[in-house]
Amino acid sequence: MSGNPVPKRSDTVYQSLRRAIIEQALQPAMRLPEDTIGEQFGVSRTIVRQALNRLQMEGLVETRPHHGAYVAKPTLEEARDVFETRRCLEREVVRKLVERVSVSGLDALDAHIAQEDRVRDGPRRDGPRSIRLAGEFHVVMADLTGNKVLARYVSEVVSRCSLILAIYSQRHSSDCAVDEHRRIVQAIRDNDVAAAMQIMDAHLGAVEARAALVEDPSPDLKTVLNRYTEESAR
Amino acid sequence: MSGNPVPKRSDTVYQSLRRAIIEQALQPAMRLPEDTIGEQFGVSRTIVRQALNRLQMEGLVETRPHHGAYVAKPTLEEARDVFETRRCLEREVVRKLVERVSVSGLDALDAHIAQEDRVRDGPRRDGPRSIRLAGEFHVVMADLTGNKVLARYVSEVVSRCSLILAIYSQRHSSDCAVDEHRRIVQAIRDNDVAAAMQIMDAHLGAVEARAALVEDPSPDLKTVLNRYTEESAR
DNA sequence: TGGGATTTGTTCGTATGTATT
DNA sequence: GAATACATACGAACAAATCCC
Repeated sequence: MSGNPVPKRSDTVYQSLRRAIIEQALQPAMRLPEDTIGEQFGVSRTIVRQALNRLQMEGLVETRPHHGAYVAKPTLEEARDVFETRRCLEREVVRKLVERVSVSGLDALDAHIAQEDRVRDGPRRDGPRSIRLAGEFHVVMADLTGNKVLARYVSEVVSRCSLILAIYSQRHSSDCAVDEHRRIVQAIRDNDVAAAMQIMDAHLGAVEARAALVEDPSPDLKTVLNRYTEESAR
Repeated sequence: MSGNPVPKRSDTVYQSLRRAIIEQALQPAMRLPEDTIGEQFGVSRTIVRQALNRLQMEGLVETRPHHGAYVAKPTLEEARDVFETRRCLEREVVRKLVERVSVSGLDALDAHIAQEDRVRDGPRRDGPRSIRLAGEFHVVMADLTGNKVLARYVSEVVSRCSLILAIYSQRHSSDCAVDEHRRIVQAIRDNDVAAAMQIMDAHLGAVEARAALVEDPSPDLKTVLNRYTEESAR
């Protein structure tokens, strides 16, 4: 009856796959056969399918009937939708935090930024870990609002943004991001709603701009062919 | 390869259950055994479970390990979170629509409102159909933005709001709601962002107020006991 | 064009855990 | 308090569909 005594077998698979996708270990459009994954994790296909279904609803994987699951490969349009929705949600997060964040909440944010700094100054500054931490900062902020629904949505769009950046951006260059995180926290600490929202918007705009600069790098041969098959099928 | 030639077996079950919950045919906290549902729909438990999993992620169904699925019964706190997030999302919807809605889009909204009128003036003015239509108006608006992510989130919170109203409000009294819908569309047609957002906020505020008036009607015996068992487990 | 290999979709039987008598 | 009833959790096998050769 307590919180979660049994983490559920599928949760482990889910989280592992999620991290692997976000950290770009599993690249977009890569196939995810149930057998292979199940064999790797030592679980049955039933478990794997549960994890894949969850990831599909989050937009991190896509499936085609009788074709199985792939790592999602968002189009530029989908990417724009995700970023737009993310800005909308995070504005609300900032607004709420300025209103009612606790001291311990601000401490948690500081601690997270410190961690980002440590990783940034470490051996691999733009490594997978750095990518994940940059996203998690926003998730921590959303959690601090106390609004579970809002936090879940933010977590989702942040994940998808990581995937999008994995496709459309060569380097993450998270250096400036950490500093922007710091400035956001400062504005919240100063109870300055306008500044906090403005910085957050600029921050997300910068992230989106990084993505928009580069057109789809991997040639869309497969996608193009698919489009043609679809048209001939009509 | 075309859009969706095979609607998938679980989709049928999913949509039926979803409608049944939203229209309050299946009441909150009601048990949803896989066997019974599968027998009713003539499908196996596997299919039912897929549908239930989807509903769970949408917040319409809750499950406890080895205990199965229930119709969700949101607490007042969860209800507040849902409403707050909904206001945030729908402000964005209105903002986008004023910016770039098409004529045919406005026509679609008018048509929907006309349908709401017909049902309202029909035999059962506050019936299940009226409840569903009131929610679907907002989903249609979100779809018209063209932002798929935003539309999915709006659809989700609207569903959950219907469930919340089913618990915390005796009568839906959707009369005023239809008129407010009309005023929102008018403001969008006039390209008046401020007015549209203000009306939308007031509209959602009114809906929320209807819910907040009534404390949980069904005695919380079960919930209370659960809380105590949880505390003793700590 | 057709056959085989591979992968998913589904069913059903067994085991496990919970709640009740 | 123990045993029983019941529903889910999981897994193995079968069936269907797709793609490649």
